[in-house]
Amino acid sequence: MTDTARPPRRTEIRQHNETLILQAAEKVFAEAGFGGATMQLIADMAGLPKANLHYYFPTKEDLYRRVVQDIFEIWLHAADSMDQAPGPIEGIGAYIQAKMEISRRHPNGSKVWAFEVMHRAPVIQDYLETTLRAWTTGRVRLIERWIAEGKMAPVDPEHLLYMLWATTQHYADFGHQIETLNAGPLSDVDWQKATDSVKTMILRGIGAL
Amino acid sequence: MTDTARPPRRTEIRQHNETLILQAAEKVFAEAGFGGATMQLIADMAGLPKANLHYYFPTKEDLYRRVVQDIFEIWLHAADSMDQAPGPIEGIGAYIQAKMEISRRHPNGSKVWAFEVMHRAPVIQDYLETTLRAWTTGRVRLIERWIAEGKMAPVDPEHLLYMLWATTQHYADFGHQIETLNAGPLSDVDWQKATDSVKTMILRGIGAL
DNA sequence: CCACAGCCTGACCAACCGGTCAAGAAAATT
DNA sequence: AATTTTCTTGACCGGTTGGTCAGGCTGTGG
Repeated sequence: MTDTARPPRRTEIRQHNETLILQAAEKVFAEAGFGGATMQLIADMAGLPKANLHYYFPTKEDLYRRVVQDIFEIWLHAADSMDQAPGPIEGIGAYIQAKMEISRRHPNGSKVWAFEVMHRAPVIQDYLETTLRAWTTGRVRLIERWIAEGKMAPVDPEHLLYMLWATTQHYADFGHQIETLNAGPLSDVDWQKATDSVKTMILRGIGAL
Repeated sequence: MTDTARPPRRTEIRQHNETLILQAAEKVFAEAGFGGATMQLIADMAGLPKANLHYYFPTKEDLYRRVVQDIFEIWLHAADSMDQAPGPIEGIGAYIQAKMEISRRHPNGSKVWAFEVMHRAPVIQDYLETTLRAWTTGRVRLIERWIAEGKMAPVDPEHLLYMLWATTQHYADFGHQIETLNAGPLSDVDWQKATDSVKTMILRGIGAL
């Protein structure tokens, strides 16, 4: 492209403030849910006047929608590693690794997703029915192929996926409970142990080890 | 005891109305979170005027607290089956069975618990630090004993517990997502398959099968 | 220099929220 | 039957919420 500082300064300001707002919104929505979150609190956390939020995101729902959509994108990319793997040990192992890292780095995103789904997905129902369903169907086929090739035990692919989602996301969604039982935040070593435990138990559970 | 209607007689009316309110509250809190729930909505769902709610439960927080506490009780009793089991196959198998049945029968309770924990447990933090921690320590010891007796592989007991909680509760908390992918509510057979899948994968995962 | 479009914001508003209260109806107790 | 306790409820209140808007600010193109 021929862009040496091409994009107008305007858009930079917009980009910057939108990012600022989205980061604050993710945190507030995660900690209070849609109903409990207030535009004022998000504005304070972003360091902007409330009216400014409504300049970039006309309504609270618009802002919330953007937060959920952004998270959904991250989820989807996490599975790329699973695709071009020779078998379940590498494929599912890498998927667990990726999802555990997301749970650690984007715990708020995971929580907003959980809130949204528990709320019966009023905002992203169409995504569930189209994108997520298509994604799921693809991975079910992949797992069925691995089973047919004798690379793992004949488990129900869908329930395996649910187990993968549940277990990895639990470390984000229920992080507070885990930290309380652990008497403090998880260290690097703790996260490594958690990831290894999950990998070992699940891979052995599907007969791949 | 010598109590023929001795203690502060809890009238039938009170009992009946409290139950009515608690059922409605559980549903509304689960679907909207604490912040999103309104006393008016709970009142409408219970078929009572709002002022009547405040007669039985002075504040919204009091009502919420009761809902969370009631759920906590159900959680705790679910593990009784685990205790007097000879080994992990019976003990953990029975625990999975019990928790899956709770997920099916009390999905809203599970969601309220999830909301509360994601919210950093402002209401039940003390329960986490006392009751839940004590409970967890006890089961960790039990699992360690089974490992020492060679009845299962040397997995990390805490991460096993997290996996059990995550996987079973996922069917309640993310029930909407599962139903969407399943193109409809889970039937008796579906639930049986889910329970069997979870049991098989986890028990094989810990080397008990 | 001007003009214009994008950006910013204090002040404001209607709607709604949790919670109160007084006055009465219904039960229970004597 | 009298009295005390429990239960019921419409009307009301102060505070907060999402959202609006007029007017000021700022950087860019001409």
